[in-house]
Amino acid sequence: MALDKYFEPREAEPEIYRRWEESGAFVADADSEREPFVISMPPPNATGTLHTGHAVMLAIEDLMTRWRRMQGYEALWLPGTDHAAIATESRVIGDLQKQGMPDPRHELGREGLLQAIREFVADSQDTIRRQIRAMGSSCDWSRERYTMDPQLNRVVIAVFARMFRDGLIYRGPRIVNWDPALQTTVSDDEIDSQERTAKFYTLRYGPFLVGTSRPETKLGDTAIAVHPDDERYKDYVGKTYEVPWPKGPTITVRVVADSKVDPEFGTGALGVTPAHSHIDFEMAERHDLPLIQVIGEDGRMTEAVGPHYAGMTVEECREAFAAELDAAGLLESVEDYQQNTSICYRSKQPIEPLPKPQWFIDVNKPAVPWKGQRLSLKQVMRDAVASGDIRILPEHQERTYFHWIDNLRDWCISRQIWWGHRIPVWYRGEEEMYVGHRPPGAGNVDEAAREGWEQDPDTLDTWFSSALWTWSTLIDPELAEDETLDLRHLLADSPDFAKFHPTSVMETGYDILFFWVARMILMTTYATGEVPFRTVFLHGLILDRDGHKMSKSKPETAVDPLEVIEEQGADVLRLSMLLGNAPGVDLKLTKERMVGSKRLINKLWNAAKLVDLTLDRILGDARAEGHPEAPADVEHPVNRWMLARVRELVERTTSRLEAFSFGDAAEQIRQSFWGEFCDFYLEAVKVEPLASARETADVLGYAYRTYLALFHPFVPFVTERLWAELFAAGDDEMLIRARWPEAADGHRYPDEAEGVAAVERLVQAVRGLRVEQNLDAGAKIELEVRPLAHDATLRSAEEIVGRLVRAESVTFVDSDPSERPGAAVAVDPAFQAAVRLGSADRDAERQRLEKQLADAEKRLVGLEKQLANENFVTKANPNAVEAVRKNAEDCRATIESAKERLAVLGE
RNA sequence: AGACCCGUAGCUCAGUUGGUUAGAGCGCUACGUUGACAUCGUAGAGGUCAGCGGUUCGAGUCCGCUCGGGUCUACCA
Repeated sequence: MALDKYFEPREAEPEIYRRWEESGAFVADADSEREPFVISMPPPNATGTLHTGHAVMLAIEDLMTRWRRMQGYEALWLPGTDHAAIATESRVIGDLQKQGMPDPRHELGREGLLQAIREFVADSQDTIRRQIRAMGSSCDWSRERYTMDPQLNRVVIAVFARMFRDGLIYRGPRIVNWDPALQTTVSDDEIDSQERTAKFYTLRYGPFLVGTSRPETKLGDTAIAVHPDDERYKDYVGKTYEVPWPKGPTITVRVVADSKVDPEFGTGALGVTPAHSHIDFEMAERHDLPLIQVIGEDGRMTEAVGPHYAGMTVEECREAFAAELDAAGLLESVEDYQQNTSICYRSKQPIEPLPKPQWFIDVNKPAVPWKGQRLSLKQVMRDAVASGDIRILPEHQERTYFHWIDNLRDWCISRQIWWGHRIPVWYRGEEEMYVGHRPPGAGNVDEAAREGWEQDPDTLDTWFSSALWTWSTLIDPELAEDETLDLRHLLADSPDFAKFHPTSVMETGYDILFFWVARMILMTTYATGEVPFRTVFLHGLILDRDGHKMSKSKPETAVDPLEVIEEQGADVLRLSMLLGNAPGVDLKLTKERMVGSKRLINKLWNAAKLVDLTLDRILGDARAEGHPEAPADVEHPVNRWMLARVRELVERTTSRLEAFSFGDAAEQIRQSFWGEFCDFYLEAVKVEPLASARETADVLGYAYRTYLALFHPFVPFVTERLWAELFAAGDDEMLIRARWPEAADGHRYPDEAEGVAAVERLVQAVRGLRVEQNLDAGAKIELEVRPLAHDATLRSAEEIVGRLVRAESVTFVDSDPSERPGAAVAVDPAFQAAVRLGSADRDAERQRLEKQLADAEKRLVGLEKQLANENFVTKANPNAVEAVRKNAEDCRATIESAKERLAVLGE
């Protein structure tokens, strides 16, 4: 059969994917005896389209999954999507507004808006699914999950209820990060800080001078805080003052001593506003201070500030109050200063800290049974990584993880939006509260409403449900319909959970280590008693050529993965993201990078054509279909060498993959394939005696087949296609199901490996001579070789050397060919080689020799110095010393030979 | 402010527990189409490993400091 001139990914890839999927190769078997290898795909948001972050995630996870599947693991890669509460709701609301509906929440109502969101999600899920397929992802679509699937909802509520019973979930007034624009709380992690210039006001405040950038909050102060050691204020601590604010309320403040106060900053005295500052709230708890809310959810001042200021926006009030203070002579100074303001990472609007009743997860309560103790969630999270149960790569991220845990506060899990898992709590009046899967009483909504029950309007933080992802996806959907089963039984009776949890690797970007990875550890250890995964592999960010994170706001530098797939194929995109990939290392994805990948794929294709022709030529009609097995033993040194190289490559590649060094693994295969297989072996098999040896067909077929298998997890499409073309595999013998190569026992051949290395050096040396002597590239040369080692191997490669250096003749001699004056000579520990120079350019040869001599002498000086150093000889590793000795010897030989040569030339 | 990462060839990056002459791809230069491949081949140029100091027989590699770049966290009334 003849291969096409080029591989056409656009036509080939979808067809290949279809064959994989229809063959059932992606589907994992929970009943199998094989050891499982499991990856839960980080669920893309059900809103958008595939970006480079998804692409690198898919490339790496598919690589691991294919490789482990080929190794014989029961590989499960479970795909899915996330409902992405805030992102999705604000996207749909935005779309509706653009279509002319100014306030969709009001116009559609809760159920109407949810319906609109559901329709939008269904649509974009299809898009995401198509795009995941286009990447070549070998994930198990039969197990696809969505965070809002019924059995996942069921689990979310079950976990909430259990945590509530265990006292790990509580409701309390807390300062939350309120976004007045989105009318919702946002978590600490959803806040960005933005530097801006603000005014810093210093006010007369009772007997003190107090600095603030937010005078309007002073209307709600309940204390003044100073540092306990601050001599200036020592006498004031404990006293209470009445402070009448102009046109505002008279506030009562107590002076408290708190070590959180920096005596160096401002005046060293600060007004404490417990209702509108996290740090002040904590102080208020320590000193038991009252809390006055002066800013409302709408971002306007409340009634508490009196009729003059009430109803103003925060900014208006700041101006107005400052003006009144100034008029009353209470404003000491106003200066500009740089301030970091918290803004919501989604709405980009300022965050307003407010007190609100919210649901929290208590991370400090020792209520979790873990390894025979009762620990807090925080302690369990720490132990899971510190004990080595979970390994984080790159390792240094473990330190970041611990640092984060140490600073972790209770996790606010309620959100004032509609899209998401609604908090499963019902209230009746102020007193009664009910937590459960169904409404209280008869279990239906209307009935409960008639009895006066009202469900909490809030929904759960998206990360609450995604924190369960590694195992909520493994719950049997039919079991989940049985509401009499508790969480323990749901887990125990789900075959997928038994077989596939804990998962093997969690692969994701380091930017969501805290958002997601840490919370999976928290939730999973609590709910299942198991860790969610054994290894966390954090990939780097994909950067544009300027080293910035790619973003849609800069389309000129961004690479659109879908465009690359369309134009060049998924293999090119994948390889570009995998070559050079290392844990946690950011990757610049550029056009140049993709050129390199494209060329490698092209080389793979072209080599296949030659392999195909050669196999036909040697075997003719005897060429059998199927996959060439490893030949037991072969005779020719070059064939032995090839088998030895393949053997070593298999070992290197496998160990690199086991170490998660994906880029390194790809590089190993590339170097061996291009440098050893293509540039040397494929040239060697063009000449006799290899060209017609039966054993060459065995080695060639086996070697190429091995390269295809090693490359397959990186570039699955083109390798699958070539596998079919060369080895005529049926659907049940596709490469995706082939065995991962193993290092064959017999293929060691150390002598031939060294001998052929000498052949390669000989070829390179002679090629160098050609260039240095300015020999016409077309000229045929006469080469004389005197082997000093590996005699048989060098002689066996006579024809090969002749072809590779374009020699008219290659003659093996017994005497030193360097004694002939009319020749250029190369020396090596294994050989001396001379090229007859018809009309020799002796000056060039002399120059070359002198340079060689100088280099060798310089090097010898260094080596001898090292050997003369007694400390080195006695203390250093004996192997290192021996290596230096050997090296010095070679140097001396080179020097001697060059000197002799120069003498001959001088005659 | 604190923590962490990075600084190696023109560009993008490797460099495994310290050990001979620091590597690869792209780019560049010269030459070359001999039936897989010009999306190719051969050869070559190009690096005081950011700087300073230390440990060591020996440092790109370990330690300290300085400079430069980045990320995260906390934020200061």
